[in-house]
Amino acid sequence: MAEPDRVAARRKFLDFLEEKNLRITAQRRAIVDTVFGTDQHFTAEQLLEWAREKDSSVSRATVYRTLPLLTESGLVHEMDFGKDYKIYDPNYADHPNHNHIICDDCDKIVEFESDRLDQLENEISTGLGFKVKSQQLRINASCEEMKRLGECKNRGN
Amino acid sequence: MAEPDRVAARRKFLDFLEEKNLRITAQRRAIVDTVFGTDQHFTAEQLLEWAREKDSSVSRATVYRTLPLLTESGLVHEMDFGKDYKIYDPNYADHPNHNHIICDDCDKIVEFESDRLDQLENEISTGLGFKVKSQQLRINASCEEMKRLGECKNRGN
DNA sequence: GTTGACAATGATACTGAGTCTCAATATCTT
DNA sequence: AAGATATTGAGACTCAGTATCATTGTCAAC
Repeated sequence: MAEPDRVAARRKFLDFLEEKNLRITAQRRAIVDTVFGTDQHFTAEQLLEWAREKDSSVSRATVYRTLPLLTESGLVHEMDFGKDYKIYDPNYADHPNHNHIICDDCDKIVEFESDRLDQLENEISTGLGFKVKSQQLRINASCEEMKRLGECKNRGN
Repeated sequence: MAEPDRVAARRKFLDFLEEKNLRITAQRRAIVDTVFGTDQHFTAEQLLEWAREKDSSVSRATVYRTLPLLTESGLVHEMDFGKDYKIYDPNYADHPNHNHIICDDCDKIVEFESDRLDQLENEISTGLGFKVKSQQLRINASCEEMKRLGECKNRGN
C-alpha cells in the first residue's frame, strides 16, 4: 500500500504543477522525489539535506519555495507543535484527519485517528457558524510519563 | 467576576514567586500588573510595550524571563497558532480547558469550551496510555468564510 | 539600619528558522 | 533556435527569542 501511494502522490504533485503552469525543474524533481520517497515526518532543513543528496544544487531558498506548493496541493501537511520549526507530513493525503500526541521532552510524535473526535469537531464547528479549513488536536505529554507507563501505544480509537 | 479574579491571580503569582524564593522586583511588579490588568490575549512584544508604560525600565530580556514563570505558575497559558510568535492568555486559570478557532487571514481568535470534547479527549488519551500534560484543539478557518457566514459567533457548545 | 550573598537586571550580541532580492539561468512554447 | 518568463542560488536580511556579563537591587541576617 505504501509504495504505490507515494508514486501516485508524486504523480499528482507533478500534475498539480502543470495545472498551475509551473515548471518542472531538476531541483523540484529532487525535492518531490525526496518528499514522496519517505513516509517520515521531516523539517525544512531535513528536506534540504536529503534533497541535496539527490541533487547537490538544491538550495535552501528552493526548498522553502517548494514547501508551500506541496501543502497547497493537499499532499503534504504542515504542522506546528510549538517548537521553533515546522514539521511536514508526506502521508497526509492518505490520512487527512489524524491527530498527534507530542512528547515535550524527546520530541517523539505519535499519530492517532478517531472517528468520534472528527464527528464532534465538525459538529462544534458547524454550531459556531464556521466552515473549517483545517483542524488539529494536539496533546502534549511528557517523556517521563511515557516511560513510566511503558512504551507509547498507537492504536485507533 | 472579572476584576476580583485578576486581583486574586496577581496575588497568587506573587505568592508563587515567594514560594520559589524569587524576588519581587519593580520590573516584575510592572509586568504582573500589566498581565493581570487585562483579559486580552497578548504577545511578548505587546507585554513589553504595555509594561514599559508602567515602568520604563522594563527590558525585553526581563519580559522573556518572566513569561516562563507566569506559565509555570499555571496562571497564564502559552499558545502557538503557527504564526512566528507565541500568544499568551491571562485568563487561563479560570477557563483551563478552552479551545480556539483562529482566522488565518485576520488573526482573530475565538474561544470556545465543550464538555463533550474534554471528555472525549480524556477518554482517547487514557486509551492510548498517556498521562496528559496539556491538550489543545485548534481549528483554522478563513476570514472569507467568516464574513460570508456573518460575524463569527462565540457560544458554548 | 548596615551588610553582604546572590538573584535580577539592562544592554547588547547572538541564534536560527524563514523571507527577500536580484542577477544569472533554465524551461517551455512557438 | 529564440524569446518570454518562471526559476534558480547566494547571501543579505528579518524577527522572535536566547545567552552573556558586568552592574544593580533585594532581602535575610545581623
